[in-house]
Amino acid sequence: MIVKRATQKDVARLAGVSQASVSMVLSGGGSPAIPADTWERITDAARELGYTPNRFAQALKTNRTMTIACIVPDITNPFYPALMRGIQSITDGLSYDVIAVNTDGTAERERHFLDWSRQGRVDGVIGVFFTLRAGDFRPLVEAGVPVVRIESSKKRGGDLPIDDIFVDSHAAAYAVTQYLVGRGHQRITMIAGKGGPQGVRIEGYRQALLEAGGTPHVVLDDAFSEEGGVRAANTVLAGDNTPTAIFAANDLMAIGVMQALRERGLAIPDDMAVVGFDDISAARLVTPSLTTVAQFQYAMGVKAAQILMERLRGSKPGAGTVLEMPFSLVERGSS
Amino acid sequence: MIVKRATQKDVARLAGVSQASVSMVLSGGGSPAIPADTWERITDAARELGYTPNRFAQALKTNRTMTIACIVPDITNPFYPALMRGIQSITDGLSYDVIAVNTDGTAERERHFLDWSRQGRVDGVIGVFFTLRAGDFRPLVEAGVPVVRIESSKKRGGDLPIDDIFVDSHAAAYAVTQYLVGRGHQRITMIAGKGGPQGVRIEGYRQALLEAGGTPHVVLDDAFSEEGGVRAANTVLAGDNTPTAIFAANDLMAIGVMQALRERGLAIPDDMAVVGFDDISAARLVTPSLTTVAQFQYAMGVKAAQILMERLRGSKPGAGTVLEMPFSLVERGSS
DNA sequence: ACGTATTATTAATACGTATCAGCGGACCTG
DNA sequence: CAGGTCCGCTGATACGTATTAATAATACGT
Repeated sequence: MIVKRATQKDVARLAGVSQASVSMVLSGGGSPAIPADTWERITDAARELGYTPNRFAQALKTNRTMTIACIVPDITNPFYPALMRGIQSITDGLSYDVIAVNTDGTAERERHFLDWSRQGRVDGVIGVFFTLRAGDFRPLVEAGVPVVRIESSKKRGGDLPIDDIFVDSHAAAYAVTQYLVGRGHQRITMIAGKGGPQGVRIEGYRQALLEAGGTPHVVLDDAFSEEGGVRAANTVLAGDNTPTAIFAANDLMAIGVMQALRERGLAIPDDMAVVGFDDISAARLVTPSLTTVAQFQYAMGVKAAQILMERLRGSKPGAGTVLEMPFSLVERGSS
Repeated sequence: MIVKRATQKDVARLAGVSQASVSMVLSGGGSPAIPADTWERITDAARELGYTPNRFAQALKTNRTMTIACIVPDITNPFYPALMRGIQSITDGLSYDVIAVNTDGTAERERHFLDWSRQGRVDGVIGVFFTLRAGDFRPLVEAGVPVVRIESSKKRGGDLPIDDIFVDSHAAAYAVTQYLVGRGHQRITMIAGKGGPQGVRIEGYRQALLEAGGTPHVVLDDAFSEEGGVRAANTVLAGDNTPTAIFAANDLMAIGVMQALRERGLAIPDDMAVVGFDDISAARLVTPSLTTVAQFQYAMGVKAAQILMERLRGSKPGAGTVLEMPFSLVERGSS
């Protein structure tokens, strides 16, 4: 019942040539120029048998898997699917496959997939890592697997050929804070979750507020989710000297804040301005719509894939590069 | 600089045995029971060299790739990442990799990835297909690649061993319509995009409304996106005899509808009730929160992966099965 | 002590491809 | 026409693994 697939040997037999010739023609090396007629005979035979190359035999022989890994914390977070599509828009045309993998942002799973990537299953890695540092990638890079990281702040490009693409979260948070100050807010509280890019964002906020003569005040919650936002907002409101604006380190928390405010009957933005970070699709959909910082995930995916492909092609030698991507403050109804 | 990975031959040399013995021990076939001491000698050597099997050599030899494909219309649609995580929760533990692929719901790309799956790159397929019919999968199944489909209505299980998991969209749409009727709505318009499960949902709506003595009215838009929802809503509002409730075939369109209503100054749900379908995360976050139909994507992913694994293990022979999954009407502020 | 059954191990092979060295012949060149 | 060059193609080999058939070593029973 199960039909065996045609191999180069089958094609060779049908075309009356050797397997080696078939390989030459169908895998394009073509060093010894093959004359048109035999070339045609072979492609005809291949078509007739429905031949498709066995990727695993190819991989075994060439050490190229034609597969890359996309390692992200959580594909359920709307930031990452857009990144993936950007990556795939490049890889699709080059017949690379993309394996998707979730780390949940934990050190353990990040390490696990780091090792996993080293098992020779993928030719390259594009990833977002919360806990790993550049040095951790050394074994992987030394095994010949190029890595492109998506970062939230500028890392110093080390000697390793690891390419970074980053959005300057510090500058973005700085800009948000300045924007709020510019709209007359003096007391601005920041709320954030733990891990990931949150720390850098807090720093940007802190610096801007200090420069403006304000007093930074940060409330942390374990989870950078909607529920975390609700909890943090309640903490803020329970204190004395409540702020006039809340800057959340991501949109989910910001939306949680908005819910908490609404429950207490506070008007947004009149009683309290709210700003988020990420511009997830829900940010535009909530009421009032949420002022936030957009990053261009799709474009980042495209860029990351392009750089990785250059590395794989070998056309980009040398140490790692650092590419900054823009952010954009999206002003909406909540501020 | 690039370090070559250790092979079984290297391990064999270090342990003072043959490569065949190494294979026996490390790949567990173990038919000829290996005595404890040599077993240990081999595993020690493997550990010392950091040996990991070459998946491609294994795949070439065994015809098992330890990879499955997850083929969905658009990973950017929040429905699918949750499905994927469900799948991965099963595959992770069994060391299967998941390749993610987007078809955009077009016939061309669905066919493309159907062929692609037949190239021997994956052991199995879990997918959501808008245009392919059961018969289209015959070549794939005959090539020995099991398929689990996520469907939106009960398909007759054919002779092919294709397993279906479905949520009864017809019944769900029927339930939504009945619910709206029960809340006193007489004039209910449905809006929908084209393709996918939309047709079945329209049918459920139509049947329920007819039974309740109403007159079905459906507005279609090309895109089942937010923008499509805005356009469709404007069409609805431009007509005479405007409804008191709008039932959108998915949440994105429903949210578009809400935006259009808000722009015209109509109150939700007082002037117009809105109900969606899918329960994407934004449904809870919009204002008012959106009444919708939840499907249990994660659970569906888990189930799909479990069934596929049974097929791969060979422990589930015979014709395809059909598994119904529940839906749940989530009543929120918009109705 | 001798033939046999059992155990421990291995040599050999195949999976499907890419690639290199090589070979016969046609084609020049002088 | 001899010697050389190039073209068109092929045989052989290796990639790293799984597996089968075979062998060497040991145990067993009488």
